[in-house]
Amino acid sequence: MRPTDPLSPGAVPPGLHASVIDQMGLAIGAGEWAAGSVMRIEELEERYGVSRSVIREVLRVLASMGMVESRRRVGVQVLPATEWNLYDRQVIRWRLASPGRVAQLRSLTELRTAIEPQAARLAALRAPLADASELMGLAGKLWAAGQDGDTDLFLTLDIQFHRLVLSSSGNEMFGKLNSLVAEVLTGRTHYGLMPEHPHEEALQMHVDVASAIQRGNPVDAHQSMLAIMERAMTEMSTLWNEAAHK
Amino acid sequence: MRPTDPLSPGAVPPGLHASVIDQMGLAIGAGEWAAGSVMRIEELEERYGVSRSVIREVLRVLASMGMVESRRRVGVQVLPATEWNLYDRQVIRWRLASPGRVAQLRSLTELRTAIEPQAARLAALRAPLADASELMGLAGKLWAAGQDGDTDLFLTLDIQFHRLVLSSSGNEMFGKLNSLVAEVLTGRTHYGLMPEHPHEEALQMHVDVASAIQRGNPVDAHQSMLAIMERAMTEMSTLWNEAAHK
DNA sequence: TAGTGACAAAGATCATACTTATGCAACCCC
DNA sequence: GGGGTTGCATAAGTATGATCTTTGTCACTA
Repeated sequence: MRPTDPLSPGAVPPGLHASVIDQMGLAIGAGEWAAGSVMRIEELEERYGVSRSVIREVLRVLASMGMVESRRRVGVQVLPATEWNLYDRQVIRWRLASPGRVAQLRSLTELRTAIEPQAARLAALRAPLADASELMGLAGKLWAAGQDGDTDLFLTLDIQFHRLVLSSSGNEMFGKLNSLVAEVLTGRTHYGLMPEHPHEEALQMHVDVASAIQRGNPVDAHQSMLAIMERAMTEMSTLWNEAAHK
Repeated sequence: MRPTDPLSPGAVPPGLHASVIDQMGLAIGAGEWAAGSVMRIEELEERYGVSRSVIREVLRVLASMGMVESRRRVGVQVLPATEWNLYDRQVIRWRLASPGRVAQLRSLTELRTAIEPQAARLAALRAPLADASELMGLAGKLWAAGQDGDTDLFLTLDIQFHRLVLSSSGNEMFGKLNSLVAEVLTGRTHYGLMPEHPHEEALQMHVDVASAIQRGNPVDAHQSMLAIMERAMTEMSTLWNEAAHK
């Protein structure tokens, strides 16, 4: 067994950058650096124990996400959250890990409410037969996992289900939102904003979506997916209010 | 007059990076580097006449956009378009500048069809009075500019109008799409996919949206915005088919 | 008080040296 | 001869020092 890198304990997959990017993104996302505060490159080198090259490359990436901006003679300035690239997968994850999580989930779910029913509608018009069948299969397994109360499996299948609907829409922009949806579902589960046991109605709706897409019925597909979204929004609000009252 | 940098002729705003990023993004977006092809850092240094640090920082950013991936002992590999971060403003612009423009506009418009009517609906429920008034004002000016046939002004106002609707929705995810919409509208105008003279119905619909939002009528706001989107899609298809038949 | 010019701080860029992972091919054992 | 193993050359990764360029700041002048 080769000696694992002793410099990075709980390091992210590969590379020094990835690690530093993640740490900084997490810190900024959590508001540990208020918007407007400045850091100097030299500081950061020291704090993360890496060289200038690494820091600069990290900063470039964060800058391209709209999280920081560097100006000569001043330093690297943290930008307000309104500038951040909210559609970047990492930014989403960082924000879901932050205290502002709930508000974030709310707006993400609103976005899903706009997108996914449309995606389902288009899928009913355009999905290849193979996709439609797979969707039916997934809906079935999802039902089973829901009844069994197997949370992990349920999450995995749920992600797959929504991913397939999005990609079956035939629209690349919708398809690209699959990672966003996956983050949302994972976040909801991970942070306890999912009901303990999925309600039977919710399971049925997934079956309805799959079935409508297979039948090529855009109106039903749209309607059922919309119902799923509205239910998700309601569930989140409920659980969130309960938590707030405790 | 100080000597302007002779290395970058039509250089982008400030900085060497920005320039190189733009050139490379444009080239990759246009398919000049087929997916899977590899480049070596040393090559790129030479080709763009910049040092290694600059190239590396550029590559980091492109990698974070999912456009390239670098592997030791191999080089930097161009990733297939399915991996690209399609919600990044620069990626959108690069693709709109490429031959695949029309397909891109189609999927972007489909996305807008899903989002903007919802945004209008939410705006009718949540928009502050000031925003609603400004919207009415914009709709008025838009009408005037449309009647006058002042294309530039029309574009500017159109962008402002849609931006304001998105931001008035109170949803940050919708709000963040304003740059996407701006790129689409600019692209349509710039590449001749906009009718010469905006049709009166289209102008009226913008007024209808603003009016519905001001009245706080979500159903009408949704409906009118949807009509705008459907009309845009139709216009694009028509012009595009005409162009194809020539 | 406003305008102006010198100074210095900090990022931007360049150049170079050293480290590390890894594709490939030669090699060896069965 | 086939399949696994070892070595090596290569190209990216990381570190560091030097130099260039921009731009706040502040003192000085009118």
